[in-house]
Amino acid sequence: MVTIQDVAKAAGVSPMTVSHVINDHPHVKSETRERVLRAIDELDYRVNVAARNLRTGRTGTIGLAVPEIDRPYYGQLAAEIIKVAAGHHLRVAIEQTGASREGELAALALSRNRLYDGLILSTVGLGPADTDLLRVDHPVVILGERIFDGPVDHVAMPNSEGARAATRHLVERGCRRVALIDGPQRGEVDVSSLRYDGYREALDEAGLPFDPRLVAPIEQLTMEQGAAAARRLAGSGGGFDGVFCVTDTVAIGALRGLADSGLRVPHDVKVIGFDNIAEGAYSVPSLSSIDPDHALMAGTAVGFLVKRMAEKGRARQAPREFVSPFSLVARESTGG
Amino acid sequence: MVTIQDVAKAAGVSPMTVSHVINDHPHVKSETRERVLRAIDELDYRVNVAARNLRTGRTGTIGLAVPEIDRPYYGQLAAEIIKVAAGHHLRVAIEQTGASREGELAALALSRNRLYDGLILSTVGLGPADTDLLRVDHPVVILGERIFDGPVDHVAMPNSEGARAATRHLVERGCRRVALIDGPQRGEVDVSSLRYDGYREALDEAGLPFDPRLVAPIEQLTMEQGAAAARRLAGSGGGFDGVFCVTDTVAIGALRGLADSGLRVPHDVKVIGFDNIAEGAYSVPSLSSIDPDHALMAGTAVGFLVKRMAEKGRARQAPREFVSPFSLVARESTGG
DNA sequence: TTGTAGGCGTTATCAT
DNA sequence: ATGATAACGCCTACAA
Repeated sequence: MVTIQDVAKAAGVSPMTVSHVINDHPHVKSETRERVLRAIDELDYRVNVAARNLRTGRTGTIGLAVPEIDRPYYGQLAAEIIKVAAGHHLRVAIEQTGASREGELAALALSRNRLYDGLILSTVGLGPADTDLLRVDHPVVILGERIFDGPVDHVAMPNSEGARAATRHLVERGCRRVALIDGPQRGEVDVSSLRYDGYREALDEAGLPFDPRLVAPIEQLTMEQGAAAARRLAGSGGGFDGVFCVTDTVAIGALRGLADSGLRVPHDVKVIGFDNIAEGAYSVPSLSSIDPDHALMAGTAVGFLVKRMAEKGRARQAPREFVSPFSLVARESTGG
Repeated sequence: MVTIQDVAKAAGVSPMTVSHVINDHPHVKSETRERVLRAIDELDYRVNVAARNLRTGRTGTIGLAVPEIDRPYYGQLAAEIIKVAAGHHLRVAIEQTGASREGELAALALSRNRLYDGLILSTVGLGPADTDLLRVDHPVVILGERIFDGPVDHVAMPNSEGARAATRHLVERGCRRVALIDGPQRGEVDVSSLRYDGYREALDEAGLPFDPRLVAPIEQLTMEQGAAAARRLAGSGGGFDGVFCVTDTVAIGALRGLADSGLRVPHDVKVIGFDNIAEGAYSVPSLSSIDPDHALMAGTAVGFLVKRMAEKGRARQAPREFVSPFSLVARESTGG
């Protein structure tokens, strides 16, 4: 293996000078720099990142823990975060938590191994009871739900507000029997609970009665379960003319399930999702949704993290919280 | 920061003994082990991965370079690879190459920085001309296309065979004017060229004439361009009753474009894609596709890489190639 | 502008 | 079964 020493010898300088050249330090005579660069090129020298990490105490990599990278929402989020992180000269390693509390705790533990300079954790399973576990002395940013006033920075979605807007949109389009396909509620502040709240509020505002038969709960936020839930709703005979789905992925499944049941969207039933994933613009019919501005969320999350990583010692700022704004995207599935 | 030294002191042993305990070496008296573990727990000690990497020369992380992680195909591939890699106690860091030759070369350079123990590179832009650039002395596995007899291991898709089967399927379902939405052809052996070949072969086999007006080329394999290409085909007046799309993502866009053009699938036009991404099962109509067995490909790629990583010095095996088998999944879009 | 010394935290090797 | 020693390759601090 070629080391800095070898390069130094070949270039007739000290190892330090080579280091200076590598790290673009200003005080190197350009002639010396040339000589060193030539030696680097000839020997095909590569810095040993492990050695640099050990010496500097940083790795240049941040972790991104998401439930499952193959869900469109997280893929699109990851793409954004990787792009933004690259602008800060940071690499991104992806961990899959499997949408479980255990997986999320495992991701936290990894960053404590100092494998990453910081961690962006997209939580689903952690709740207020886990506040203490987040009290780690490594930079962590929570992304996704508005969990609670935890000890760490937090980039949140406008869950209940967005859900309320989505449900109201259905009502404005003439729906009077609005169903909900909702995810697992594991606490008071997870994504499903918050969006459920927004749904309920919108019904109240519109003066529409809440009918429990119009709520179809699912265990996982997948297309498969979205389709199954839609078929259940269609088969239950409850009669409904609109559905708010807890996520777009679920909604795309629901579109499929409604088609299976012979219901036409938007003619018989109007459908709206949440997240505005790219696929929603291309489904048939195209999917109305709540757009929480992913790019802004990704940029803010990385920004928070970078700021934390720059903090020296105990000069800690108080935890920050950012709630993304949102907009409603009306497409064919609500008759738009 | 708590180091092995601190633990050693607290437990009244030498640092080496702590190391032995951490690494599960056999010759440690269980009483000693207990004492050390207790000290580790009390001090909340975490191994310093950078130091370990420097000492062992390995990082425990492999790189996965894909064009864009937010394309469903690559998201699903990444999820598989992360799962398999975890079984080998390997983490996966994801690089996005932007589907460009430069991006792919950059990913190669990173692994040469010894950031990763190995690299799985999903190529789109590299071609036969780049053979020399792949001649690196770090474990690399090429994944995706059947590029060429390069100097590295290669897990390939059955591109032309699959494309032939897809096109044949359309013919068998009664199509006589089969269109192709094809991606950018940048050489003789990229994914678009190979699938184009399969399309042509199937037409020949069926005794159908090749009509260049039925080929709609696109620059990027996105839903957007798939939709645009379908609209172009519909507007050109060439008359077609089937479309083979170079990927499922493109096909889902095409379904949208056909709907925009007032063409019904499968009644007026039948559609088939390639990749069998999860979304295809839930589109309306559901999408027929070629399924190349992602899990097998992912498992094989990681297997190849792990084997390479275990090779000592110059005892190199010859490059291996694996071409995944495939199956055809007939769904609604071809009248299934 | 360039060089010297020292150590980051861990583990391989070789003793005992 | 446990430990002493010596690196791994780099960079911070200081010196020249």
